[in-house]
Amino acid sequence: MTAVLEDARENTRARIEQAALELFSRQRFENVTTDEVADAAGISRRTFFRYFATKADAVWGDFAAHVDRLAALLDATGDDQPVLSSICAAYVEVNDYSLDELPMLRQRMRLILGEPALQAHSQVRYNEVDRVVAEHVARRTGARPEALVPRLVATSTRAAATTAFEVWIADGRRPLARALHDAFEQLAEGFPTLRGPGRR
Amino acid sequence: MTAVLEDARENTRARIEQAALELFSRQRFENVTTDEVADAAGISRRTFFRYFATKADAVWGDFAAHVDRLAALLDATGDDQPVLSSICAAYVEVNDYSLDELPMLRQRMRLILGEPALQAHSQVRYNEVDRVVAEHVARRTGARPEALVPRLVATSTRAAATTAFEVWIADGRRPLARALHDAFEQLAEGFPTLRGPGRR
DNA sequence: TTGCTGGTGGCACCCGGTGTCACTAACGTC
DNA sequence: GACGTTAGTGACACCGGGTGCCACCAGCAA
Repeated sequence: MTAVLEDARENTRARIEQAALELFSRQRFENVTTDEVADAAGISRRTFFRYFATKADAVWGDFAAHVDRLAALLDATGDDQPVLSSICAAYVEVNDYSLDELPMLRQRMRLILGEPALQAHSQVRYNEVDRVVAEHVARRTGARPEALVPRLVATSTRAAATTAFEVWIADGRRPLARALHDAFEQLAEGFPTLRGPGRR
Repeated sequence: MTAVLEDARENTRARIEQAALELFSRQRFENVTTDEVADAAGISRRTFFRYFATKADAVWGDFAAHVDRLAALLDATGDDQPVLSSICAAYVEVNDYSLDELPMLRQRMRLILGEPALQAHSQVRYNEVDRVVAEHVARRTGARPEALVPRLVATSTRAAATTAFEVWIADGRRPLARALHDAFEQLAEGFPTLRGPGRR
């Protein structure tokens, strides 16, 4: 493909994403048709579905790249730190956006976590993340990736990450990295606060 | 409503569920239309959607009752046992099916955990469970249900439960209650197997 | 000019889901 | 036993997400 065309495609893709994010945020996901998004982006409905497989995908940006980065970070981690620390660090690093990108991330996550249709769609995406994490745990512990512990670590760390996101969205003052660390610490220590303030 | 009609409704509902479960298992969820399910159940498509709000709901049976039972079990739990033990016990109890009901449960869960469209739909259902569990944790710890720890406990215990279900589906020899206990123990102890076999 | 390539729009179609209306069977009332 | 009421049902039209197909049109090479 020509460089010119490639640029045009990237441009169009970005325009669609932007239009989708804005319309979905303003009028709720279900109340916006793909026709309206396409119109706002200056393309036809048919073309919308050439850039994004589903209406929901326009919200997720390039999530595959996200997962790839997570996998690379986990691969590069040393065997000296605890497994959960590696996973936490990878989650923090992969979500380390610059200050001017944060509003966009907030908007995205507010949609993904708040709109039921997008919440449903997210499960499919999370599976890719879980697979990557389970494989890392399997490598570190020598277990099979399909065994209980690798799967469990993958799903519960992901639960920790999404919960941290929810708290971050709702609160606003607490930095995302802080919420992630708090959640992972609870998980790694077996929920110390459940045992009451005094005891350990 | 008359007793006769009520019986007829229950009967029809059961017939739809059965037809749906069988068709979805045999030909995959996406390859079966609601028209086909309706035909197999001897009703019209329109009537199918009077019994179940979505195609996916036909797989879930009476899930609201399930959630209510879970809530009741959590309400009835004593303050003497650890919070995670209460939740584990409630999950075990609510999934304690008799031997002749097990094949149906297996079929249901195999669909829910295996079919992407149903996996997506499940997220919405799990939210109800998470709400109930988070409220219980909040009551036990004095925190707000929207705070990090109650939410995190809810999502990660649910992650433990679904992972246990996955292992149970895949393995077949390990009883479900056993898988649930194993998963919850890992969670409660902060994943002891991650720290290697020797150390604690 | 000719031919190829790849993005695009329009169209018809499938399927899940909903609103509406007319029909019918069961029930209570006089 | 005729009556209106009530609730389940089926048929139909419609909407919106998603897909297959084809015709069109740029950009490019020979």
